[in-house]
Amino acid sequence: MNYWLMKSEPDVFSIHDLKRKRKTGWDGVRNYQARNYMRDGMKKGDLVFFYHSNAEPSGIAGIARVSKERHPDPSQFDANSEYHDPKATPEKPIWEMVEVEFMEAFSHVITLAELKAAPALKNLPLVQKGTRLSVMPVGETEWKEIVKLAHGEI
DNA sequence: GCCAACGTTGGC
DNA sequence: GCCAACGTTGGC
Repeated sequence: MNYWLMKSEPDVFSIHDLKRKRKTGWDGVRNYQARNYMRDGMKKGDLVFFYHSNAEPSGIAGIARVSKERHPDPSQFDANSEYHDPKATPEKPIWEMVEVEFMEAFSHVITLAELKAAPALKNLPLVQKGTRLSVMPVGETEWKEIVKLAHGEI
């Protein structure tokens, strides 16, 4: 099993929205590297940190789980969607996504400052300079460390 | 709202 | 294939 982190602006869709909705298709990703992680890397059952970006505070807010593997992102075909891609057709889709289901909302957000301050997390892609991906991998070691932080065990 | 750091686009 | 211009992300 692999571990991941996905970013969402909580004003648009937060961990609490996911809790209410139970599951959601992760549509709207329009970056090739992030798409490739969803298309080629993410398998059913993989666990995902739900990261709140552009938030007060920004940080990891909870855990989700991949409930459906790669499939075309329907918003690319929707002329009324802000994510519409005129180059994509149902026969030749460009953008794929996964579906995730709610697992847990942390009692407090693990802030970006906390993540940056933890020596054990220095290899976490999120805290490395210049990483702006909205979907990225998390190592097993880092995953366990962050879960400990979230559950107050550190 | 600012701006640094990237990614994408398009002219050549 | 280069690279300037532009757009986007996202922390602060």
